[in-house]
Amino acid sequence: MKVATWNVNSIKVRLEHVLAWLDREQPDVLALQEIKTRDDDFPADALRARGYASAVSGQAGYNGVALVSRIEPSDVTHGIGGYVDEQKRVLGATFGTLRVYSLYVPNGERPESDKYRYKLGWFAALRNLLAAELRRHPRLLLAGDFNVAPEDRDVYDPAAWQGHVLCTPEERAALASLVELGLRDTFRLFDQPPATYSWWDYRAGMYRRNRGLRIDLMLASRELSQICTSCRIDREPRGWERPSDHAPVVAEFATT
DNA sequence: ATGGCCTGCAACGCAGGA
Repeated sequence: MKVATWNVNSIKVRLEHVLAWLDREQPDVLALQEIKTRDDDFPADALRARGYASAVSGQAGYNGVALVSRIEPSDVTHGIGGYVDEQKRVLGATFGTLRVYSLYVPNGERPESDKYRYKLGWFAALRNLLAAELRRHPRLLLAGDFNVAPEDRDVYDPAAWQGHVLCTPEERAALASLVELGLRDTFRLFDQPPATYSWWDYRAGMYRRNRGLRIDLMLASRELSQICTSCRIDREPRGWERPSDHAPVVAEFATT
């Protein structure tokens, strides 16, 4: 089973990239973030023509997550249980024995901002949801844009980023609180090349100079991590014409 | 270089991203 996650920064603009990438990689499930469209405008028909079903939690203009899959999703859930949030950032679905979430963690803007407080509160609510989900689903996968670089080695210039949003100790602790539930960062289950990132700013030739951050993650429950056979970041689509600023992350699991 | 870009929405600049 091959599962991927990709923050596409508008599905409307990136549809051709997504279709080309699906044709080439043939994942069983692809979690999308920042689709930036309402449910009705999501290109479900174009994906269906490629053999993919869609579950969508959309919003006009901002945010929005989806799960596209070769098999039909079941038990689709929107949002974080009792946590009231107008922003569409969480979508869960079950594929056989696998429970998958597409997550778009808030950016946080600046550590002094209301958006930063929202980010930390959102993480706390997510943790509560996941504690319950892990009891129900031994094979749980969180696929998404976490908007946190877990460690300094996930940042091209840790000194420059110290204390900035995506790298603050509080954000890293919030991410660690998820990991402490019994989740593993699948990327780090394997030897990886140094300076591997998943996001590069559009400005200043950051991609060309490989000045990026690794903020797109796939976190797997203990049982699922034990059957994870690979995890990699496909940086190539970031070099395509008019790209998303994020690259897809792909993981494979020894299960059907 | 302290800089640099992109998207949607609604209009011709803004909010938001990371």
